[in-house]
Amino acid sequence: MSAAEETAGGEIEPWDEVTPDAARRLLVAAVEAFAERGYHATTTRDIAGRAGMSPAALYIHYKTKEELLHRISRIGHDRALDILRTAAAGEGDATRRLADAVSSFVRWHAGRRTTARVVQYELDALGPEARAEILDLRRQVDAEVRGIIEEGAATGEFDVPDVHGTTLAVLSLCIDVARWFNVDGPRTPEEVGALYADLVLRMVGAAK
Amino acid sequence: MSAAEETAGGEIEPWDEVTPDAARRLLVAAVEAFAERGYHATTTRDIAGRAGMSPAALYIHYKTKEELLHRISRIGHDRALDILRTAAAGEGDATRRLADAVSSFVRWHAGRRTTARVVQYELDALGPEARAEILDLRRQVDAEVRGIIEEGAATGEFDVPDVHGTTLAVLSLCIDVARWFNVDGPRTPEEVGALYADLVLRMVGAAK
DNA sequence: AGGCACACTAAGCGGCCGCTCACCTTCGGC
DNA sequence: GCCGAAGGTGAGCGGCCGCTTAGTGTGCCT
Repeated sequence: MSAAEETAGGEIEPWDEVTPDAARRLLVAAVEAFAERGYHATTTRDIAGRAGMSPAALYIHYKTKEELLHRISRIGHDRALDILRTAAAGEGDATRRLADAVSSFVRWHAGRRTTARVVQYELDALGPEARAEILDLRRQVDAEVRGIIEEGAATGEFDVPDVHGTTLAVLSLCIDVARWFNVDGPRTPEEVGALYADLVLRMVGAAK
Repeated sequence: MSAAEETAGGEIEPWDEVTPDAARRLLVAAVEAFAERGYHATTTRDIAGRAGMSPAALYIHYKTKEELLHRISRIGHDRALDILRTAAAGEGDATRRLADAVSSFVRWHAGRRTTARVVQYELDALGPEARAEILDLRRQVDAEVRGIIEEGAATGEFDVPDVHGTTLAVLSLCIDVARWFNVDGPRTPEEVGALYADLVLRMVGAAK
């Protein structure tokens, strides 16, 4: 298994852009620890221990604990943005592309809940510069979804009185999946994605 | 102002069930600190300092820092449940009562964002017994919303293929308001409440 | 074989953490 | 006027925190 890691939650995490191997192991360990206990409650000794290394080893690959969070957050936001861009640039009308965007975005938040939780809920733990960088990515995420909704409203496919507010609500709905989704629960990521795509189409007044 | 406190965020917080006065001041300080920085990143010295007291004063009124969080979480959940029960037991058909429930629940999460943030996002910091107690309250919250949706589906007012999933989504949408709502932003809690009530009625397929 | 860059560890430093304790004030009841 | 209860403080304890440093093992280049 060279390009993927099986984590405790049973998710497949492709962190292959992180090298060398020890740096990736530390980063995967940090994702799990941050997701379980939160950034501030996680100690560098815990991260190193999960990666099977001594506490000092962390500082060979990362300057600080915050840099670890920054790298995780950056990679996660890049991935989330990539998912939305792929759906937004796909084939079909606005209805089809909005449904694709929501279902794939939700599948990521549910299937990779561990990563998504860190990415979406630990933003405040970053310093000012890192936070500003991530907030810029979030604005791009917002713009992708808003673009599809605006287009559907323009063509008459959708009935949306408040484009900005509806965009906010759609993203909020998807992101919050990372908070409540339970891997051992009754629903698969695919089922939640399909349900949410249907609910969002209702929200924008798309014809069934 | 004996029954309400004006906090830094400009919100009115009625913590009058907490006595004596010093205990209430400490609790309000803890709510602000937990909301801003998170439970684990908040120190007891910070809480006491905000309340204008020495660090040791906290332990006259609360056994531990966790007891403070427990009290906040309990009071907040009681209030949230009260809001939903009032709306669910109100007059009108299911459409009217669901709109009331969503708009008042959202107004609380937006207008009392500081409290709601702590209540909704710091659950994991509680110990097993306290968490179990809070989870029981959350099940009651879920039951109230599900009850309205089930009734609307039974009378034919709503078109809801998946009652449990839709309930989950409606609550998720409302709760996440506490994460993104900005007091200095362009929308008032009332506006968000009205927007969300409309979006939720669309989600359940209620006639306009 | 020698040298040296690299990855890693054991030990520990300074500092802040949650929390405690000995002591001090204020105040109502008799 | 005395007392005990209640509410407060300053100092500090034991411990864990993020992070550093000195030293060790390993493998590649010459």
